[in-house]
Amino acid sequence: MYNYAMAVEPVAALDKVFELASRVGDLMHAALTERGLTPARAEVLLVLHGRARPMVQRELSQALHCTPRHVTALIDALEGDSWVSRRPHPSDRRATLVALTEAGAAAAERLGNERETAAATLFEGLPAADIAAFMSVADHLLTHL
Amino acid sequence: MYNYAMAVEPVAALDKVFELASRVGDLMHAALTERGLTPARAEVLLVLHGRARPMVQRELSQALHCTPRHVTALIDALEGDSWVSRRPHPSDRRATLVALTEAGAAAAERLGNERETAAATLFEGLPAADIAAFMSVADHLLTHL
DNA sequence: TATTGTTATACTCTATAACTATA
DNA sequence: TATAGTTATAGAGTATAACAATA
Repeated sequence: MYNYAMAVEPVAALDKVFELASRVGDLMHAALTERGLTPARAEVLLVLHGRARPMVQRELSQALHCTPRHVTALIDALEGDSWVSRRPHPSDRRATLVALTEAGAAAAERLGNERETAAATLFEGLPAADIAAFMSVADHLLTHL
Repeated sequence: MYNYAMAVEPVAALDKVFELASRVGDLMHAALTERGLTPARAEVLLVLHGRARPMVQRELSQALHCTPRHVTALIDALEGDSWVSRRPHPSDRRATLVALTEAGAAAAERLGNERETAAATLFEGLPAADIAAFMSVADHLLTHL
């Protein structure tokens, strides 16, 4: 018996990716707002936490794919809320070192943990083969962009 | 033989969704910029084209999930570039009817076509079963949000 | 001469609140 | 009294350009 529903519309599949990203993004945005963070600022905390060392703003602009100007604004805001601190670079007097405060490191740690448990919950109950196929399709799309 | 790589990290899978959405979004953004459009403004054109009739701004704000204030700004910009036109509602003098101009309708038509061919190209060569699994996982995630 | 971070400026997305005209 | 759209205001992301201090 033929299954006429088998042919998948590529546009619909791509739309699903956007809807997924949008809905998950909205949830994360809401969770971050509760803590006085924004997605871009949270990303700074996560990058700093991942590197596990102070970073020069120039490094941050490269890691975040944003302009030095934007880094200035992000660090201004994060410093104002005591998530990070600035201090002069010891050998290069043009540069500024940005480090997580204790509060910032704790927040980054929590954010990472919550992201993991949320993702695990979401994928719970799905057949491993389907998840593998999902990843394989995603990889195919990413490499063909 | 055991395959130690079989267990998929849910966080990695979710990250792929974001990377995918971000990369595709960047491409679309660049394509729109060339035509003097932004994603939000292009969405207005597509919605108007989909409904195939003039819409009141209030309708647009609901269809776009944005505030009436934002609709005013979007239509101001689109009208300034002659993609859409405003005219008074015939029976409700509070309301404004927004219609695509010929240029706007043509642009919406092109955007839709290009989206379809791009999506088809992207998914080309993938096993139908994998695409089906991809959709199934995406649906599972969307319903469990 | 090149690089780091800043000030200056601008555009877009987005939201809330107050207001006007109309229903 | 409620609704449609506007003005006013604001915060956030993003970008370019010019500039000062330093390398």
